[in-house]
Amino acid sequence: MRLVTWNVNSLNARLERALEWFELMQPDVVCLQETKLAAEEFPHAEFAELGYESAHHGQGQWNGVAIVSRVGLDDVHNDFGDGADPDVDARIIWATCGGVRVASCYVPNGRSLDDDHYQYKLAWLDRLQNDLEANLSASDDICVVGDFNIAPDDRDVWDPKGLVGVTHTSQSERDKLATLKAWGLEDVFREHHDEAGLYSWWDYRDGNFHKRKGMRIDLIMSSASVRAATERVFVDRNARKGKLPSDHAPVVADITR
DNA sequence: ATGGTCGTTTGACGA
Repeated sequence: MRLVTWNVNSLNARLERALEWFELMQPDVVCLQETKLAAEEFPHAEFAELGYESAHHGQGQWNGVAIVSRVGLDDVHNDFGDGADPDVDARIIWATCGGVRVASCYVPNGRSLDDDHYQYKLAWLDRLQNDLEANLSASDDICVVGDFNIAPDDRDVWDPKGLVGVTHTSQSERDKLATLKAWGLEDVFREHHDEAGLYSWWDYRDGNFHKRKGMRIDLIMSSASVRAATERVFVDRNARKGKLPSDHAPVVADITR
């Protein structure tokens, strides 16, 4: 199974490139973030023409997450399952694909450490953690993937000395990833690559992509059984090149499932 | 040099 997470930064703006990428890379499960589409606007038919089912939790001009699969798409669930008030945004969708319980997540950005949105980000991650603990076992086949808006450690940012006390690198955010890890979900990319400077997002401004100024914030958090079955993980930088790219590149995992 | 670019949109705001 080839499983992918990709923040497309508007599926409307990216549909042609996304479909071309599907045909080229032949993924089995693709978790999309920032569709920026209302529920009824999702291009299910275009993906169906390529042989994929799709499920979308849409909002409108912001956010929006989806799972596109050609290995089954069962037990779809939008949002959190804790019975509390729905999230104010469309940021998480679950489905079972090829026997793996998959979540596509768009974790809040946080904006700045003194912004209310940062507290929302931390609370959102707590809610994800509670959902896992309530509804799943770490011994299950699980992939919680998406744009986490957190760089796990200093290898994952272009300027670790400059990017201190800001969102994406703060200790409180990294602690949430540590809690996920303690429960049983780990960043599978780091089981296959040790080096610094491998990123998944680059700001559009000032040619940052070409200057190799980015961050690795798109993560595949896998349970132990899936990690053991993962043969390779890579960032497809080619998808960040050329005309009208997303500011994120897809992260791809090949799993013997 | 305190901006720079895209996306949503048609005036800003979010990332």
